Amino acid sequence: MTVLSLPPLDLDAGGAPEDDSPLRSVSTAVSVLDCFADEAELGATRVAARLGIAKSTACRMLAALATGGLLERTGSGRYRLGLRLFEYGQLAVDRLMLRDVALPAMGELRELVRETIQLGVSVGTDVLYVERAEAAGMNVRFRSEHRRNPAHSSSAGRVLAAADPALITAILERGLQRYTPFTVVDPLRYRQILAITRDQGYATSREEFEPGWSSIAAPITLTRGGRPHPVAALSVVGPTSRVLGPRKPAVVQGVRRAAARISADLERARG
Amino acid sequence: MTVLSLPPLDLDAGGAPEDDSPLRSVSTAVSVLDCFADEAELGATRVAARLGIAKSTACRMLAALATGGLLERTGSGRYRLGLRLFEYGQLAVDRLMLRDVALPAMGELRELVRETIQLGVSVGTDVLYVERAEAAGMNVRFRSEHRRNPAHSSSAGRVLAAADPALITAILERGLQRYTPFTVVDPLRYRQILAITRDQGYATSREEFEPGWSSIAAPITLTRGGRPHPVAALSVVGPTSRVLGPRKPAVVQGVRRAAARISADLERARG
DNA sequence: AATCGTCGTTCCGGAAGTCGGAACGGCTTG
DNA sequence: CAAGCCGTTCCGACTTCCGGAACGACGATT
Repeated sequence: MTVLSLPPLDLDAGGAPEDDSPLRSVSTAVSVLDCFADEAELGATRVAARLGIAKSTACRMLAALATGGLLERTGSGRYRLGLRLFEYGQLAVDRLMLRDVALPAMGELRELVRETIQLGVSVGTDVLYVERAEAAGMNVRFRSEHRRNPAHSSSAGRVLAAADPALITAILERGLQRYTPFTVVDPLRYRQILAITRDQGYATSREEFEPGWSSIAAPITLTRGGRPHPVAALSVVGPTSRVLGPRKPAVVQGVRRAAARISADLERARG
Repeated sequence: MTVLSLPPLDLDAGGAPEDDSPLRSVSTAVSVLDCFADEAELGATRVAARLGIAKSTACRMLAALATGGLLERTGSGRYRLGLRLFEYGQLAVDRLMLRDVALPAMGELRELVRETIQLGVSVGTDVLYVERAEAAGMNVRFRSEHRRNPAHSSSAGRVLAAADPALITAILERGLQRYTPFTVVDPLRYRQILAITRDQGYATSREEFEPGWSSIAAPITLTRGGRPHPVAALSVVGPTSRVLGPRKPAVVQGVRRAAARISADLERARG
């Protein structure tokens, strides 16, 4: 239920459209798209107000994006995200050749531990979950607000960051925001946790993002340049007592084996 | 395996960038994105060649789209679709409030008929499948090349077009392309089939898109302005003998009931 | 039922962004 | 070692785009 400020915007107290590259109109067009991350339907006036641009400009942007299929018109002159974005998004994930390979192992792991299994990749300083196998009984599709996590507070983010110094510095530069009383916000302690993660080959998160919920993650690696490099994270998430209690060793073993199997399959698929 | 020319491009023998709206740079940026529908990785040179623009322009476009997160850089200076598109795409589908509502009924229908169940929506003159419940045993995620169908050759496209005169004319204007010897390509026959669809409340397609595979679809409707209006299609697809053979009445009944249940749930969810 | 307010759209001139060609540096290839 | 290819950058001329104001339409309010 917590709403995060996820897009990496360097907003300066008002929402002015930032320009850090040429192609100003393209940049603003992307900013227009970003507006639809928060609200489902928007008109020219609200977009113009949010971006601090002229209403006519916003109108043109919306029309251009709509003719391109990235937006769609909703009867009453407003706009919403277009289904072409769904196609592009599916293509983007398909081409990772990750989801298809991971799905069988995720299903088996779910049967083994009877908890929800997540497949996450690194996007900026966040973890984006591209697939999820819900624990039996929770038949709801995972919601938009739970599709992305800040990397520092999740076990998946830790296995992804552990082997990526650049990502660690980016995470620390962004700051370790506190979400629960258990969130690790001390940089030294965070680095220490990452070192432990490197050593033991898996990571945990004890109610650091959402009270009552904990997770264990293992890295999915791909050998690049002789060394295994993590490209994704497989995580088991559930109530703390169920994943970090007596069953923890079994869960750890299950995640690590599943991640190792996916890594091997991925290596073969991309061979 | 058949590759279709699906994007609604009015290409004029060469691939020149079409401009039908202001915001030329935004239009070309969208065209740049379109290039990635075919190829997974592209560089500035190939994009420039495909769109008939200067290499420098293509480079700027790629850079701008990458800073916006719509594209990502792949080590070697090339680009690929960015995962932000996945987020936007998921949002676009989530906001239809369709997938979550339909998923339980789709699972039950799959258990009932033991075939693959598809949930499709209308996009231009195509049907885009936003969810699929694979028949047991076929545990593969549905592939990109099967995520979109021309509307005239699929049962889902027929239940969507049956109540939409504008869509019918659009489909006919585009032309009824033949994919198999069974594809209906005669406009009069096509209109007749749509009339039958309207009457009986479901549609069939007998190997009209892929040899050996047939489907039965029923409309998911939403009451707008007093009249039920189809917003999606639920279809069962499988080998012809299994869906159009002796089991056809059972399949028809199953699809119609499931679609009706989804329609009711949808009505309640959007109320 | 009429009026006011709001919203999306269009038009126009000034001005800024953008396009295309050529040159540069890095990389792979022969 | 050299040559070709590719992505990137620079620059001038030009085309396009931005912003303000007006228009038409829809909806709500009184």
